[in-house]
Amino acid sequence: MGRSPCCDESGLKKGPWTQEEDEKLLQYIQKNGHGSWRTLPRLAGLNRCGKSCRLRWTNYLRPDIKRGKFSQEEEQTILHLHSVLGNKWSAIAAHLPGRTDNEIKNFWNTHLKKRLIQMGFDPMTHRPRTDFFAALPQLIALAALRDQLAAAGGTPAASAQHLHAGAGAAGVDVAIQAAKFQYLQCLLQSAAATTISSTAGAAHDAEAAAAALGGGLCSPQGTQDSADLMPVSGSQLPSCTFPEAPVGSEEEGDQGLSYGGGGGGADDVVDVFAWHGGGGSLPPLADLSDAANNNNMSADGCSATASSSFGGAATASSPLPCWPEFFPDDPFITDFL
DNA sequence: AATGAAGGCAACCGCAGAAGG
DNA sequence: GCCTTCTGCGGTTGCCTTCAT
Repeated sequence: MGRSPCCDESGLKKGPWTQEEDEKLLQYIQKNGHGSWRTLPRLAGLNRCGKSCRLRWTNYLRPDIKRGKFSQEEEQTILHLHSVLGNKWSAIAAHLPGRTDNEIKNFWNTHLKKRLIQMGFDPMTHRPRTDFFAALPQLIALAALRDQLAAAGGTPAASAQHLHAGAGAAGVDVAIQAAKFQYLQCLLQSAAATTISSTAGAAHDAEAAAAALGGGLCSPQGTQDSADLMPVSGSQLPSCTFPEAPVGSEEEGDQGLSYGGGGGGADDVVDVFAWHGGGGSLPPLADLSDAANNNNMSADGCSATASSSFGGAATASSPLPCWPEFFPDDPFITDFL
């Protein structure tokens, strides 16, 4: 136990590595292997502590390190593994050949974590944030929306009936609008319910959860490690994923989230998330229009089934958490908001 | 063009577990 | 079983670059 004293020694250089130091370390390790990190600096002629050398080697000089932006698959893998393992960066890195735990950690903190927060998810639990103030903007927007629609068309049912009065192609459009309206009603109700729901799941034990998991983790399509990923049962952790957009791409900021990822086409309104086993009460927004056209929607408009692009994994019984902010570019949402 | 803010990343710090004496 | 040393990990910091004003 106890801290290594190596870094307490005075006179050892700190800070950024020079090219000369890199070459010394690289040459020594290539010739002799790192052996004992503690003795390595002296043997290699470096005025650094062993810890610093190890870090430099593992995070930068190692020949198998992959540089550059994270791919879509890597991003998805990180998300999924983080939902299971939590901040076990080394464990996550083990599933991403060529990536270091430090790199993944930085990527998480600077990109994925922020995006999850922006989307209303708790980055630690991967669940929709349940604190009231986090959900307040959604509640306000939805409440305003409800009032606006109520003022314009009376009750949702009346609005729907009124809208259904049309005939032919126009009637179909109206039916879709009615279905959408009902869906938003459902959103509002769910939002209110969510804010007062328990936060008991917020502090789950990642290791215990991982051990207990037995179902199918929503893994990225084609990810070579997907078979190794810890599975998530339907009753355990939900995990969310981002749409298939280039990570850190220039378009990212402008386009925000894209929809119908995985080649789902324009009709796949939400392939944005694969929500496995969450306890939410909302249906996915996906295929709402189809559902309306096919009369598959239940009376409350919240029973439509989902279509997911995640390896074809059925999510019919896996309600998605749907918030308007998840779909900023969706015409359906922008039409209303 | 200058300046401040924000983002991104490399590196450090300190804790905890494993290993060995 | 206890103590010391070593290694690995996760959190945090600080510097550099980019962007916005």
